[in-house]
Amino acid sequence: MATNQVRTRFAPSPTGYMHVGNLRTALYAYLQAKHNDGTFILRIEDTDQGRLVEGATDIIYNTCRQTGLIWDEGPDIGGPVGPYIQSQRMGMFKEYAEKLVEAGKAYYCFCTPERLEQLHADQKAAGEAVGHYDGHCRNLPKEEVDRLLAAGTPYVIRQKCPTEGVTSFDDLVYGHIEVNNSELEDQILIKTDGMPTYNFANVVDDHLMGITHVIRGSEYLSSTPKYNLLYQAFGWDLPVYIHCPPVMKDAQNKLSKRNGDASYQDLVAKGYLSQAVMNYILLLGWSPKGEEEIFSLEEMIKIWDPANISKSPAIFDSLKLRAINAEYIRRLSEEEFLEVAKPWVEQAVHRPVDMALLCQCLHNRCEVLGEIPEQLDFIDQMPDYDLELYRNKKQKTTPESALEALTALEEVLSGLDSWTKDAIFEACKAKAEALEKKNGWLLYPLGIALSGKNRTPGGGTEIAAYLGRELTMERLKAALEKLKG
RNA sequence: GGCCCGAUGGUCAAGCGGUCAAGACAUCGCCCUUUCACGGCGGUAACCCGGGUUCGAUUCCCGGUCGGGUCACCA
Repeated sequence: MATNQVRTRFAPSPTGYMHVGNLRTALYAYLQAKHNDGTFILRIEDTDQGRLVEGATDIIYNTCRQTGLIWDEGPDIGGPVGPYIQSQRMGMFKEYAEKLVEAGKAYYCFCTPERLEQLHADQKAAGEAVGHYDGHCRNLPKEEVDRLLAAGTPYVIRQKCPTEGVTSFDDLVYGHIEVNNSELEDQILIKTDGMPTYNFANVVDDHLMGITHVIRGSEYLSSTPKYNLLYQAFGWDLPVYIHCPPVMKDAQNKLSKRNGDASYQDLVAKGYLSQAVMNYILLLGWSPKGEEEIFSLEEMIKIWDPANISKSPAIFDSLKLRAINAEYIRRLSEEEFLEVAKPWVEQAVHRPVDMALLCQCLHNRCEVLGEIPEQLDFIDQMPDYDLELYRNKKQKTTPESALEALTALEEVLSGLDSWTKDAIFEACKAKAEALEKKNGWLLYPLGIALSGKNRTPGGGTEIAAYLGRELTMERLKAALEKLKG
């Protein structure tokens, strides 16, 4: 593999849904690679068999594909540093840990779980900080270690961390961070079963895969010193760290996987456009230089700069997502909108209507595709409505004036040759002029008569046009009956 | 609790010693208009608190408060 090339990875655990926080991390990792003409790698970290969820890996694949985060190396397509599924890499980690033992940077620990438990209990009783291993096996004589090993005593391998001094690292987002080594624990590298812990596997894999920029959530900030100590113990080059602030549900809680709209697939199922979701996620904790905030993936790659990642947690705002989604919908061409909207329209409408015209009317009135059926509920079935709906101050209409207007309209429309939006409107307009009334006086009641609602996609003449002549006249007559009481 | 990180309108955020403190979303008003939208124009609304440093702090330093993260043979 070429040196000096930027290599980033997205390394999710297949433990369920992909929520927007994960997706954002993937996006940032992708952008960091692509902005630098680098390589984006997908690695599946499936070593926790207990938490594996059936189908979760496919969700990861599908989500990345749908959102355009195409990986250059990964489980399905391979690459020079595979395998890319962590469970298939298990064999090698122990050797690496043993190298560290030889170098004096790690050691065998024969402490039993019982002793550890007792240790913690004692620490607690003494009012000490609970949790840190006491280094019991840290300086065991070599003969003793050999004897225990030969006897087949169960053991783990622990990292030998310095107990004094300071370990520091630099993060692209958070800057220079220092931690007292006394805070560090001799963490376990290899478990009793011979398998690596996540932290250890992660460091070794990242190095072996040539990862140059580690992009992950800020929850890893406090374990990063231990990662660095590991890199140093091996004599490996440190990656650049880019830690991202968490995505919050509200001021107190992180976004929870289980809560509906947090997951990518749920958002799409609700009628959010993939690109809109990505665009919103981009802006959640990152800001562009200028005022523009709508970007295609290609544009994101161009303008990406990790220095603009914010340090503070960001609350997921579904209202803003809506607004961005609406913006994307509006930017669709008529044809494109028809294509994405049609399935949603067909959910609600089972009558023959002018689909093209209906979608035209819908286009600017739809922020999320999922709300289309609700907007069109009047088409199949005329709802019950209150005659007071005909009263509108601004249009100067009342149930009484509506009777007058609809009577006139019935006459106009029944004599109309061409049933098109323009023809209908022109005819109505002419009638309004003849009656010396404003268009609204005549047409506002038409919309009510045809839909039973005062908020509809399109005005009276447009509804008439897409409903068709027959249904329009039928509803007009029904409305007249209703008005006459 | 120890350690780490953070704090600008309701939300996302720009800012990086001197600004009338950007912008977007939301909200309110007006215009356009066959409803509702779209679009256009305008308004309301913010630097967590206390000390320093400085001629001058939103910006730098210290303390506090609040919030988040982390302290596993989980990942």
